[in-house]
Amino acid sequence: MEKNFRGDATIADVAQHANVSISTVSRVINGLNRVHPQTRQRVMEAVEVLHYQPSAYARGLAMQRTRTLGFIISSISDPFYVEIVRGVEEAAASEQYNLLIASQPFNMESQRYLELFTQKRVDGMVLVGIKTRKEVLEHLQTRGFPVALVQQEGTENVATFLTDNYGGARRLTEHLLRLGYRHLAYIAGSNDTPDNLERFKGFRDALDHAGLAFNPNHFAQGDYYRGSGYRAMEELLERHPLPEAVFAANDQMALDAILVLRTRGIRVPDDLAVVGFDDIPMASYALPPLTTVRQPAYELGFKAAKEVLGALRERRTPQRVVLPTQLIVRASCGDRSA
Amino acid sequence: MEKNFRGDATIADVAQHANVSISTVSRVINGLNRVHPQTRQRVMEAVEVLHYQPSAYARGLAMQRTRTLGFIISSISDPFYVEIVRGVEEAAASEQYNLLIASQPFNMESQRYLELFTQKRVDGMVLVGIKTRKEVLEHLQTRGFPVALVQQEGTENVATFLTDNYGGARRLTEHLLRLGYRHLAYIAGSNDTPDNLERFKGFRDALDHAGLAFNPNHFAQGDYYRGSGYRAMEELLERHPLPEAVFAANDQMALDAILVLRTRGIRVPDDLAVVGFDDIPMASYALPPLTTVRQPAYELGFKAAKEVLGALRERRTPQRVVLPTQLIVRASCGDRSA
DNA sequence: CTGAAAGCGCTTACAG
DNA sequence: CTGAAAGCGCTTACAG
Repeated sequence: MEKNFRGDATIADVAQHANVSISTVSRVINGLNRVHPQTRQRVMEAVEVLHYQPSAYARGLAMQRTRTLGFIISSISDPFYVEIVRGVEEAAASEQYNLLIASQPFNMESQRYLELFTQKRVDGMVLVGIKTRKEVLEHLQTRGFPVALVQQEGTENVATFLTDNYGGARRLTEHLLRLGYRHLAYIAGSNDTPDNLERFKGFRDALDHAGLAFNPNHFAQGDYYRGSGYRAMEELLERHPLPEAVFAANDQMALDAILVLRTRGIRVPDDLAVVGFDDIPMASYALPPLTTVRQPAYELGFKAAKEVLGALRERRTPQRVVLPTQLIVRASCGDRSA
Repeated sequence: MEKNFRGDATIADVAQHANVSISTVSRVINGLNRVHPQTRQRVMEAVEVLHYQPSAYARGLAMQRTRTLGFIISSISDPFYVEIVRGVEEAAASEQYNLLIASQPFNMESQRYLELFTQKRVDGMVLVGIKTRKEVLEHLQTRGFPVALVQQEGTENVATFLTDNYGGARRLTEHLLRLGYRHLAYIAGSNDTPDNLERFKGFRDALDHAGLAFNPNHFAQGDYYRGSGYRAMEELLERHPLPEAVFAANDQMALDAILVLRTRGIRVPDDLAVVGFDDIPMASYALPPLTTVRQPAYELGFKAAKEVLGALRERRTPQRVVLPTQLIVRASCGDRSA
C-alpha cells in the first residue's frame, strides 16, 4: 500500500484498497451523488482500516475554501475576551465552520499572525483588539476575504462591532452622581484601543453636564491589566482631598482598587465607592460585589462571526454595529444619599 | 492580470508581471539559490504591487509540511493555562514555527478540533488536558505526527509532560501539619484529568504518615471552576466539627473559599486557614495572599513544544517528564503553633 | 542564473 | 453508478 512520506494514507491508498477510483472515494467521503451501497461499504472499510483522513490542504486547494474561520485576539488571558471567543465559536459551529485561533502577543510589531490567516489558511476572520493598518484591511476586503473587527475601529469598508462605551460610562457616572457622590476619580486603561477614551469621555460629559469640575489630581493611568489598578489606586490615595468614588476603566483594575482599599482598612463603599466596566465573571464574586457596566461580549463575537460567514455567501455592504451596554448595580457603589 | 476566483494574486500573476517563470518567483520568495539581482528586484516589485501572499495550502501540499504547530486546550479561560500557552508560543517562535490554537469546548464528545489538526493542517501538536483515545494517539505517533501531552496521561509511546502533583500536595499538607493544624478539609477538583486524584493522594498520605485520620465529612466536591469552590466551602461550613484548614485542589476554588469565609465574618487564617494549588496570578493578590503550590506552567508548555519540534527533526523515544513544583508560603495558612 | 515539467492530494465537470 | 483527466498554487529536481 502506497503511503506518502509521513506515512499517512492518501485518497489513492483508499481507492486502491477498495478497488475503485479516487473519484469514487471522494464521492463517498463527501456524501455527494449516488454511489452503489456495496461500493460505499468497501470504501468506508478502507477508510477505517487505513485511518484515512483527507488532507485539509489538498482539499482547500482544490475547493478554494477551507470552511474555517480565523480568529485573532490580542490577549488570550483577558476574562472579558473569553465570552467573545464563545460567541465566535458558536456562530462558526452553527454553519459547520471550524475555528482557528491565534493570539497576537502584546505589542507585537509584526503582522505575523495576521499573515498566517491571510495566506489562505482560512476563509475569513474576526479580529479583536488588533492594531491593523487600514490599507491592509481595505485590500483584504477587495480581495474577497471578509473581515470583521471587534472592539476596534477600522475603515468604512470593513464590518465593525463595538459596544456603547460612551453611553455605558456616562450612565454609570450619572448613577454615581444620583447616589450623591461629587468627587469622582478615574483610573484609565491603555489607549491601544479607543474604548478607554470613549469611557473617559462619557465619564467627563456626565460630570460636565451636572456642572461638576473634574479634579486632574483624581486621574491615574493604568493599562487594564491586573496590577496596574493596584498601583493606580495607591497613587490616588496619596492625593488630597481623597475622591469619594473611583471609576476604573475596567473590572480587573476595579478589583485591584478594592483590594488596595481593603488591605488598608478603608471600607468599600462606605469610605470610598468603586465601580468598574465589563462585568467579568469575577465582578459578582468580589467583596463587595462590583457595580459595573455589562458589555454583550458573547453577542459581539457571535454577530461578528455571522457577518463574516454571511459575506462569504453574498456580497454585503459592511456595517458598523454598536451594541448597547447595561448598567449592573451591585454593592460596591453604595448609596451616599441614603 | 490573471487572478484566481477570490481575487488574490497567485505566483503565476507575479511571474507574468515580472516577466519571469514561476520557478524564479519561488526562488526569490524563499531566498534560495542565486537569482540575478535585477531579476530579484523585478519580482519583489511585482509581489509588492500585487499584494502577493503565497498560499499556505499550496505550499504545504508541495512541501509536505506547514511550519505550524497545533495547540489544543480544553479551557481557554483558565488562568493557569495562559502561562502554558506562552511557553508553547515562545518555543514555536524560537524555531520560526507558527502556532494555531483550537479550544475544545468543555465536555465536547467529538474529536472535531483534534481532527482539524490531524488533517495535515499542522506538523505536530501539543494537547493540554484533552481526553484522547489511546489508539488515536498511538496511530498519530506511528504515522509520524508528533504529539506531546501536557497535564494528562497518554500512552507509553507519546511524550508526556506533567508536574509533581503528588509531591506538591504532600509537601503543602506537611507544611500545614507542621504549623499545628490537625483537622484538614479537602475541596476536590474534577476527575477529568488525573491531577485531582494525585493531589488528593498526596494530601491523604501526608495525613496517614502523621498518624492522623481523615474525616470523610471534611471532603467536598468541586470542579476546579470558579463558583464550585464557593458551594463546596458553604457545604463544609455545615459540618461539625469544622475543620481548621481547607486544602482546595486549585487556587480558583481556594479564592472562592476565602470569599465565603470573609463574607461570613470568619477570619482567614485565624479562624480557618485556606491553601490552594497552581499559584495563578491572582493568588498573590488575594486577601490574605494565598499559600499555594506553584506549577511550572511556562516551562511545561515550552518543553512540550520543544519536544514536538525535536521529533519533527529526528526520531526520538517519547519521554515522560515530571517537573517539580514549589511550595509558596503566604499569609492564608497562618501559623497555628505560633 | 533561469525555465519546463512533474508532483503534492484533493475536487469536479465530462464521458460513458 | 463509476472512471480518466484537468486543475487548484505551490516546490523542486532536472536541463540548459
